Amino acid sequence: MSKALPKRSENYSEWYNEIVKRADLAENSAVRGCMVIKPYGFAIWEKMQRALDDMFKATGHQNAYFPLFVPKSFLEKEEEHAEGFAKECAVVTHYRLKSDGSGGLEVDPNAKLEEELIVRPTSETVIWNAYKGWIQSWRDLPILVNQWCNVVRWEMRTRLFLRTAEFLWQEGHTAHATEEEAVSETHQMLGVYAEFAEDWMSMPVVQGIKTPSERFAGAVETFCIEAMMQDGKALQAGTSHFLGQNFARSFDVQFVNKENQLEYAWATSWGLSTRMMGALVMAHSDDNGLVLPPKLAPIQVVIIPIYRSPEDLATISEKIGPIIGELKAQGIAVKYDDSDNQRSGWKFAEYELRGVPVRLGIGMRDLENGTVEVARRDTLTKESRAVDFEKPEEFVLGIKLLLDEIQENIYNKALRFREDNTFLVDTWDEFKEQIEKGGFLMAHWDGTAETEAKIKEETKATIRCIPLISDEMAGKCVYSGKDSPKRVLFARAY
RNA sequence: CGGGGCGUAGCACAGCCUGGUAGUGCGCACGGUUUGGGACCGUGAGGCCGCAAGUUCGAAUCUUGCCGCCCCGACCA
Repeated sequence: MSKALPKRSENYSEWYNEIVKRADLAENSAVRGCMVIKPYGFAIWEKMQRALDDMFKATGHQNAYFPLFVPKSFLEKEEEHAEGFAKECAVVTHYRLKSDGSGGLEVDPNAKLEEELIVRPTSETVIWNAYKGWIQSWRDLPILVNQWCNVVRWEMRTRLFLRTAEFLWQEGHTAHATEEEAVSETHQMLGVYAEFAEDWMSMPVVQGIKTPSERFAGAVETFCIEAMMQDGKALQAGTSHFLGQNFARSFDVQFVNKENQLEYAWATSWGLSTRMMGALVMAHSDDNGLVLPPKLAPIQVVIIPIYRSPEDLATISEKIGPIIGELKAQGIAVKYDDSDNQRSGWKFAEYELRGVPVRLGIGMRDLENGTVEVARRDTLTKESRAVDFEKPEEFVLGIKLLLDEIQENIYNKALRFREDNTFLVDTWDEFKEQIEKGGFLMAHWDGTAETEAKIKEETKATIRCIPLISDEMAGKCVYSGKDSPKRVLFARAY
């Protein structure tokens, strides 16, 4: 195995694949299109889950679990929804195998299911089928439920984390008595996603509305957060849908309102997936490997002893005991790597590859001088810091502040990158030229699906969203020259 | 589903054209010298050469079929 990663600037997609594998996040499995998430990668996902789950709970949601299998008849009920997902469904047709007589197994033709089961690509239908039994009165509302699970979408072409046939996610499904409340829920959860992306992943996002062509199948309105990757492409990082009464109608979920009239319930759904792992890699990492925001790093501080003899190691291990204790007391995830099968230089490179935000190097010289070498992953700089090995509180406080600083620094770096690569574009020639260079293009659009499709056909750029926050004035469509109320965000996307 | 590439040790690959003892590097095990940015020396273990059929005295190598994976496109989060 070669030591150096492919260069980000030379082959971005190979660079991405190599980081995912070499940083031990995930690998391709024997099953086509499905990945194995390795312990280190899963530890990051668990941190994401924890952060999001806490935010869901804080906004009044509860977790539940619904079946993996969706009867075909359920999926059929909402027409647009059915049409949207039909092309990518895995279908269970039998419930038994039998011996084929030569040591193998074959599907038992006598065990055909009366009704095929779809492996869920999303759970609106099963959940709304269940909600029918939960909702009678306005007093039963709202229902604010989330589930953490896997889903299957049979993709033609897959990439680790970014697009896999099976992936992990959370899907929130809420039911409300009024349209206003459901709309407000949709916005609230979009806000939660944006906050998660920015505060935890240090990844700035644009919040916006999807155009009808990019809308979730069955939704009235789809909201999204879009992030810019380091190659200038956009990545949809989370979606929140206002479903109107579409699913309530399809599954006949009516309730009695305060005026004693029957009314269909209002719905939302929102999801965020392991795709975020891919976003995390592509937002911050460099040619030395992964760069993790401290808040999501499974190991926030790694301590590497530098020694010659076992006696030196024993001395160092004893001396740094209080530092490790104080780091843990401050809630910092610390790893002391005293393994003797690799040398310190190897460990430096390895923890850099894995994106550990802060590395402490301690050798005999440090013990004499009362110092520790502090290296930060985001800037690849290092400095010698004074420490009282007996009373390390002050030193550890400094490390804690450093972690905060790194969290903020990589956010600012990503934000600056996005700003430097976001362009106001007013002519079609400019558009065509700039899209080749990458980045976000803010341009006027006449609001028609025809223009949107033409632009996609000619440039592969899609409207990522109509940004919610915008002080743009009206103008003329960059393609058709017709009137446009405001600029929309164009980009090539993952 | 089209176009390209690849299946040989845990990993990365050579060998195949021109059939004849299965190799190299990394990793692994043991021993020694080392240790402030991916150490070195020695010894050793590890292979149904993707699967199947065929040609041949003999197949990793030639022929046919199958399977799988990766990359690039169309579809999608």
